[in-house]
Amino acid sequence: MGATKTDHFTDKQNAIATLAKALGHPARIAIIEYLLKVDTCICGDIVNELPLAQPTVSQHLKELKNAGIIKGNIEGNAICYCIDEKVFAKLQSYFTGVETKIEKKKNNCC
Amino acid sequence: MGATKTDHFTDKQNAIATLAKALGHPARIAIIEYLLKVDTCICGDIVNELPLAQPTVSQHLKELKNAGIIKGNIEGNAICYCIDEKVFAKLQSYFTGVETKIEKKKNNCC
DNA sequence: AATCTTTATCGTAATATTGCAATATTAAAC
DNA sequence: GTTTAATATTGCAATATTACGATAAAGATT
Repeated sequence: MGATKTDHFTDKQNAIATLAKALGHPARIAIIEYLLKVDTCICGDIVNELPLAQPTVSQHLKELKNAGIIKGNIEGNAICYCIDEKVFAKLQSYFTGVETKIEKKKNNCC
Repeated sequence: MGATKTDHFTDKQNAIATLAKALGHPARIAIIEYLLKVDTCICGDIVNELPLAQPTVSQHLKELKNAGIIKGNIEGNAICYCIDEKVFAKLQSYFTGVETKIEKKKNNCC
């Protein structure tokens, strides 16, 4: 096969997995970190920053956009990409929740 | 091609991407959540909990183990899997850092 | 309007992932 | 030692991802 069986899992599980998957590539992590670094959310500079060809970067940007992690505004003939805050808040709260549960558990086996 | 160009990115970027990628599947999120839910970190019940065949679950467990997210102790003829706390602490601190940077930025464009 | 700039899309090759049946492995139980 | 139970591994088919050259699309510039 090769297709993920998303319908057997909860919406929340699928949502977190989708976000994690979108961040599961170093180029996409690099894009996020670049967007965090620059003050103005400039666009096509991303292509110059990354060691990848323009169509490849465009594809990674599309995936981040599909996952809702970034959004793009058309600005003349350029495009201004920036991070969608809500999504990272969601991720942070998810992982904080995991941490809390781990701490409560007092791992007494492994 | 099809192979990720990991050598062009920083170790930290690759490390986060690897963790995110390992969590980028609903079955693996479900495994983590199951391990958080049960008190004793029991093992083969995971197969019964998931809507996937035993070899498939075994493969997902292997990927989580390779990424360092879970670890397994042999316990007789069964195996006790449990979460590696350090990794989630790393993820949480990464996303908290991202959040902090986002808040400092005062998005004035998109 | 012709051209330049910027970004997206198409087409395609290489590789990776997902999923499972069949089989192997390993240790307990008898 | 043979059977049983729990996991892992192998082999394979279907699909997805990664990467890039070529090309298209859309607004800016001349």
